[in-house]
Amino acid sequence: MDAIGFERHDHSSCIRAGLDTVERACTDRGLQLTPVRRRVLELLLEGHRAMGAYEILDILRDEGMGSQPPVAYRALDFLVSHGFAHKVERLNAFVACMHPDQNHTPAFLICRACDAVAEAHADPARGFLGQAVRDTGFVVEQAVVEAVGLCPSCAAEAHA
Amino acid sequence: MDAIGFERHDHSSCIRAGLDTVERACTDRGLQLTPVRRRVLELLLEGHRAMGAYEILDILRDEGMGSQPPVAYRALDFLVSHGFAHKVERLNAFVACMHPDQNHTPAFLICRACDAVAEAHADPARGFLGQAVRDTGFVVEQAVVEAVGLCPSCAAEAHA
DNA sequence: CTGCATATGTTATATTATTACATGGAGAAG
DNA sequence: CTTCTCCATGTAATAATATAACATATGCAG
Repeated sequence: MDAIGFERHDHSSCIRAGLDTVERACTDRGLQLTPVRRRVLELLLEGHRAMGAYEILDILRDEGMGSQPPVAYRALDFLVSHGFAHKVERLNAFVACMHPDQNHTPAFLICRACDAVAEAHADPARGFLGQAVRDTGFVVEQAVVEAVGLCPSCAAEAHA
Repeated sequence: MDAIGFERHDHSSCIRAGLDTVERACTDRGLQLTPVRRRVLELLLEGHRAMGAYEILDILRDEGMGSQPPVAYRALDFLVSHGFAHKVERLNAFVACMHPDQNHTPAFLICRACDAVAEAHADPARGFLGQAVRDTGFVVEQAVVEAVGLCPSCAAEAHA
């Protein structure tokens, strides 16, 4: 388990790495990473935060890449459905996935003060859902954890 | 940990029990369980599933209890903010809480075939978020787990 | 009675998301 | 080379979800 999002890091290299990983995954799986899809992913990686569909659409429009909601939603659906991005339901917003090449149950840490979002991941096999779920007979296909609280820097300020 | 939602049970008694519990909690905490709030809770308990705000509003309107969105949203906000109901973000819908008197991290099991929702709960103390989260220094105030899959009866059908 | 806090009623609007249908391009089948 | 089909895109219209802002009650404390 690891978490990326709050600690400092070389941002431009993480954007490149993210794009590279997804490009490779698309080639491997025969998926088309079209210009719009690629640009949307890049925006999410650059933003390094949860972005709304309309926020993305505004940028696409400015860049002449389409101006109607479905353009953004379709690109986002593509990214989400192939695991290259996630939707943070709590915020109705989207984030690039930080480990697009592994199967995982994302856990989002959402700062209620600054809206930063970090992605950790929980291992379903380690039973974070517990015995009770298995007892119900429910077949879990996909799960997300969304936690709201304070990121380290906002928590520090709150103490001040 | 337990889960309520898929197994058969005495429905009318669970509605009564839910209302009773919340009534007591309101008395204890000096909260007003007004007619609208009470009726909305009752609808959620009766429905025993995730219901949309506008679905609830339609019923309230038919019953002459207010016809504009804020009426429903305010009642739902009251219930959610005091832990008597939860919002299932994935569905933009609300469910009555099955254990309104305990602090808990709800885990929703959402059937993608029939939309039934069961509420289990995960124990944050048992570390379902894992060490990584503690390592980030993020202060979790509240968390939910939303799992999508197949409920027992839909899973049985799928096998058939 | 006055003032305050809380809840409700109502209008309008903001935000998020989808439906439906037309257009275009790339590769396979003929 | 053409036609067909699949997939992606463009666009208009609208649906579904949610909130802002302001007016009106109602209960209770001073």
